[in-house]
Parts: sequence; C-alpha cells; structure tokens
Amino acid sequence: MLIQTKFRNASLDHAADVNGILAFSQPSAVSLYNAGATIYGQGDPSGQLYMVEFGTVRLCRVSSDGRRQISAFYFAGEIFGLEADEQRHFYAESVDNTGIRVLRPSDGDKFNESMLKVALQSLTRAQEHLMVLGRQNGAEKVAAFLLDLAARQASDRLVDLPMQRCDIADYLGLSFETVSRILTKLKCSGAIRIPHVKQIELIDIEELEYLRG
Amino acid sequence: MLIQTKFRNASLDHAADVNGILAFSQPSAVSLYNAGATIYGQGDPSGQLYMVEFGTVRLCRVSSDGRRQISAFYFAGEIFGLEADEQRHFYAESVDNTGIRVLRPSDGDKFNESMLKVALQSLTRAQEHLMVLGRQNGAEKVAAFLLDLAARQASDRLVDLPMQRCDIADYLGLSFETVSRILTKLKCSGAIRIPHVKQIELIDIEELEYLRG
DNA sequence: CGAATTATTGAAACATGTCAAGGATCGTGG
DNA sequence: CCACGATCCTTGACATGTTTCAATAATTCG
Repeated sequence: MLIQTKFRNASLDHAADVNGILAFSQPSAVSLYNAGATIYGQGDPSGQLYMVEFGTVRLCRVSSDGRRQISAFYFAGEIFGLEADEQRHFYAESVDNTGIRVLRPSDGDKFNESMLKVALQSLTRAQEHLMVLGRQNGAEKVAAFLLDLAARQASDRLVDLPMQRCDIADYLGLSFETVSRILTKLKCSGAIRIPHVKQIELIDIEELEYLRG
Repeated sequence: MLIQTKFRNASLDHAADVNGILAFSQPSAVSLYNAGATIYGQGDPSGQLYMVEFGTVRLCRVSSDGRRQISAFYFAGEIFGLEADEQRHFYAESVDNTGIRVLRPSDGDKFNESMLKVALQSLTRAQEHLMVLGRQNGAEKVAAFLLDLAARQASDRLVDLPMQRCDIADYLGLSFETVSRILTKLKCSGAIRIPHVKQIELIDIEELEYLRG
C-alpha cells in the first residue's frame, strides 16, 4: 500500500482554494478570542464561514455523559464553519489567543464553487482522521498527529502545540494520561525532544513516519 | 447535550439531493457486481460519481501491515465516489450482489451545486462516525451501527446486515470477535433478536438509543 | 452431502483507562 | 521580582475492555 503515502495531507494543500474563497467574499474585520472562548455553539444557526487569522480553533461535541470528541483543529489560514444544514452540529472554540474573520459571499456562484473545494478538503481530512481513530494504537495516533501538525505548520522539525494534552487526547480518542505517557516514551526512544511543554522537536522523522504507518 | 439527538442522521435525509444530482446528470446503464468485486481502486483516477441501484458498497483503505478501515457503507439510492482531487483516496468494493450506475454531469453548474450538498452530507456522516470511533466503547459502537442501519433502511425493527462481521468490525474499529460477542450480549440482554446471521431484529430500541448515547 | 467460509465462544495477553499523588508551569498580586 | 494559588502535566499502580490465539459451531456454496 505504498500508494497511500501519496495522498497523505493532500487535503492540506489548499492555499489555492483559500484564495478562491477570499476572492469571492467580503472579509469582515478580525474578531479576537481569548483561550477557551466560544465562537459558535452547537445548535446555533449556521451559514457563515470563518477563517483563522492567527491562533487555533477546535471543533467539538460533548456526549451526555461528558465525553468530548474534537473532530478537527484549524490553524492560521484555514477555513471552517461549513455545515450540511441550517444548524451547527459541533461547537467551535478558540484554543489560544485567536483572531477570526467572518467570510460573507459576494459572488454567489464562484463562492459556491470554492465552497465545494473546501467541503471536499474537510471531507478528506475527516476521512484521514477516521483511519487514525479506527485502526491505530496510541503511539501511532500521536505520531500521525505530530506529523500532521508539522506539515500544516510548514516547519519540518519544530512543532508548536498550542493545545493542551487534554485537547490532543480528545482529538485522538485517548486519555490525556496516555498522551502524556506516549510523548515521554517517544522522548526516551529519541524520536522527539520536548524543549517546552508546548513545543516538540521531531528528531527521528523516519521513525515517526514508520509508526504512523 | 440534548441538542445533539436532533442532528443524528441529519445527513441521511438526502433524497432531495439525490434527485438534484439525477436531474442534472446522464445516468448510464446499471453495472452488476458480485460480492467482493472492486468498483474502483485506490489511486485510480477520480471524476465520476456512482449511485447504488441495489446492494451495498464499502469504502476502504488497508494499511501496510494489513489493517483495514472501512470509512463508509453505501446502500440503495445513495451516492458515492466524490474525491478532493484527481485520484481516489479509498477503494470501493461491492459487499453483496450490487447494481451501480455511473452518473455523468450534463448541466455543469447545477450538477456542481448538487455535488456540494452531497459533499456536505458525506462530511456530516464522516464527522458522526468520528464521534463513534473516538469516544465510544464496543457496545455503544454496535448500537449506533444498528440504529444507523435501521434509519437508512427505513425499517424500524428488522435490520438487514448485508455485510459480514468482519466488515462491521473494520467499520467500527473493533475485532470481528468483539463484534460477535457484543451481538450475543445484546441478544442475551433482550435488546435484539438474531433471527438470521444477516438479520437483526431491534427489540428494545430505547435501550439501544440509550447505549448509543 | 461435503468442503470452505464465516460465526461463535473461551482463555490468556495486552493496551489503555482510571484513580491517585507529586511536580511543573503559568498568571497574578503583593 | 518573588511568592502564591491554580491549572496543567507527569508518573505510578491497579482495573477493565479489547485483542489475540485457538477450538468449535454454524452457514454457504458447489
């Protein structure tokens, strides 16, 4: 299955579509959010798209007994807020200090066309995430997460972790203790260094890629 | 979090969009596939959409060490084959005897618009599946699966299982033994009956819904 | 009917979760 | 600038759910 590496992160290369959206929308001013602020709630009316100007956004849902699943993170330059119907299925929060721009369609048709591309990229990412959640163990999940972040930050070695361990855990379907344990294990095996709690240096990228599968 | 039940299966109610797609495409003749036949392979050029006429389709990927994840099932009336770029990220196979129609766009603009809806529904479904894979245990996963099938088959009590245990397992991120054990457990607890290996009768739907969360 | 496949069930191994304690980090106010 | 409290992170010990391996039973198909 060598083929699959060709697709990895295909969804991440969407600069062109971001430009497409921007060209046919009227961006509003940037709104600022502190860490942990609600951008929109589950059940809110949907309709507008958002672009992360700086900072980090998490898309979440909480079940009745309090378990939380984070379905996606969004970083600077990425677009979120697409919904299938008139209500939001997930709620969106800022992870750290975050600036967000609301996008309003100006040229309907072209905007729609760009939206399709954004939708397809979100779909691809969700599908990739399905692979990770369904069939990978803890170490493989964390390796995949770190490599994904590295690719999206366009930094080949030094990765920023704006979110806390608990966010990573709820994204990967693990407990935060397990995430912590795996990170120290990777550190001890020499695959990564942890210069700071919120910063990981990828040392043995081949090992991480091997882990990811 | 009572809100979330309102969204469940929202993505499944897409008859309108299927009609939208059909109105602006030139459906070809129906192709027939035996159980386990390849409809398209990973890495194949993408472009065409497909509609299931009868039978069942599974969308899969296999990792280098042989673990398989099924990202979605498609049943009669449902559309699949949407991709973010020119190559297929997953491969598609028939689960049982299946009839499939290729859809070719005739009116580009309207076809595109319908595609957006299909994409958003696929996205919603993938996101719902993320919730199940990330934060539910075996019994909850199986309950969610049975209720999803019941909703899509529009049969409130008797659910057909065209796929084998192994397919269910690879869809839910479990081993097929665990799937089997959970089904017998649900049978013993009186939540379901298993009149046939490939047919489940939902007895205590409230219990299943409670399990699903 | 018989062979091959698929499903069920059991026992033991393993990964991850849970509970609990201690340590690090951060922000705030003195 | 330091000290304090609060939050977050790490680590350990134990409990639990799930997988794995193995054997048997059921089903399908020729």
